[in-house]
Amino acid sequence: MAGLTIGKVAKGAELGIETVRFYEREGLLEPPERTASNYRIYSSQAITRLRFIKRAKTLGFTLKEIKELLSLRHNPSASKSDVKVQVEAKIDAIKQKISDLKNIQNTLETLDECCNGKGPTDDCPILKALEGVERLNGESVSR
Amino acid sequence: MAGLTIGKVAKGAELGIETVRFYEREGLLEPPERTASNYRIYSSQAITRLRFIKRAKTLGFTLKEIKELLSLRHNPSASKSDVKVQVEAKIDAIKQKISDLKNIQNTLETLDECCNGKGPTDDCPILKALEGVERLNGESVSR
DNA sequence: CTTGACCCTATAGTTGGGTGGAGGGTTTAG
DNA sequence: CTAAACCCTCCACCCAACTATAGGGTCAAG
Repeated sequence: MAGLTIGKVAKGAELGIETVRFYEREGLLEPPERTASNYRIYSSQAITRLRFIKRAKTLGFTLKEIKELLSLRHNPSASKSDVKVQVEAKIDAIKQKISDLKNIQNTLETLDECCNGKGPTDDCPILKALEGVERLNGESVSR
Repeated sequence: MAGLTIGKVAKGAELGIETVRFYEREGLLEPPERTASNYRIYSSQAITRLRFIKRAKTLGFTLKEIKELLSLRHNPSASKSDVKVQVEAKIDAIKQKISDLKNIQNTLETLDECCNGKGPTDDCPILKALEGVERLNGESVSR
């Protein structure tokens, strides 16, 4: 039997079998070929795609957004310029995320340098800064 | 009446009033002072904190994780080195997120340069690359 | 001194993203 | 040829994170 069964792809992407079928129902994963006995048969590409989905999820994208990212290709009714607009919007959203993450990272690093391992946390004045993180960045109007 | 009512903080943080009360119940926001008539009264710090929560959520942190981030301060029973360990773990998680986002960004930018606004999407060979994004990075074993 | 815009608690309902089981067929190692 | 380990569909259920509703009190403008 050539190709991968659903159990193999699920294991390869570190997801549950049910989750893989769920993503198929939700349109995130193309319905694969079936064997004569109705088993799903995948190529290794499917694992790639599932891992992408998994990673994008930890980055704060919803399944709907991930679906949009993935469907930037094979949309015959869209022109290249439509895609371009969408891609650029996604890039902007990602840049904003990176910038937000960097701000949090900077604050945590300051915190880390300040607290060099002795005494109770109360002593560290930088800890308070955590709550003021957003003053450091450009508060853009994202969703 | 000095201080902000819940309606003001909610508006200031672009959240619903119910969400603010929900965060209080969940321990993400300190229970504020109350007026004689039992109204919650906040300082502007509360808006700061709520905006931090909101932003962290779009970056893929769960409320539980955000609670941990916020409680890295004022935890009298923890020593500085405990906090240091936690802070460094958070920094690592954030670095991973940034790296993942940059990979996706790079792919999208390649895509964007390739498709310069004419013809159907099928013509663009780079579009296929989207599915192969994770081959570009170091596939670390994150959650 | 009322009326409309607030606020309170308590609790139920919703949405997104899965997870698990029933009931049944298939494949493969021994 | 059979038993373990898969696979299938359908459907009910779960958790996180809200969101709304009922039922009632408060406050300030006119």
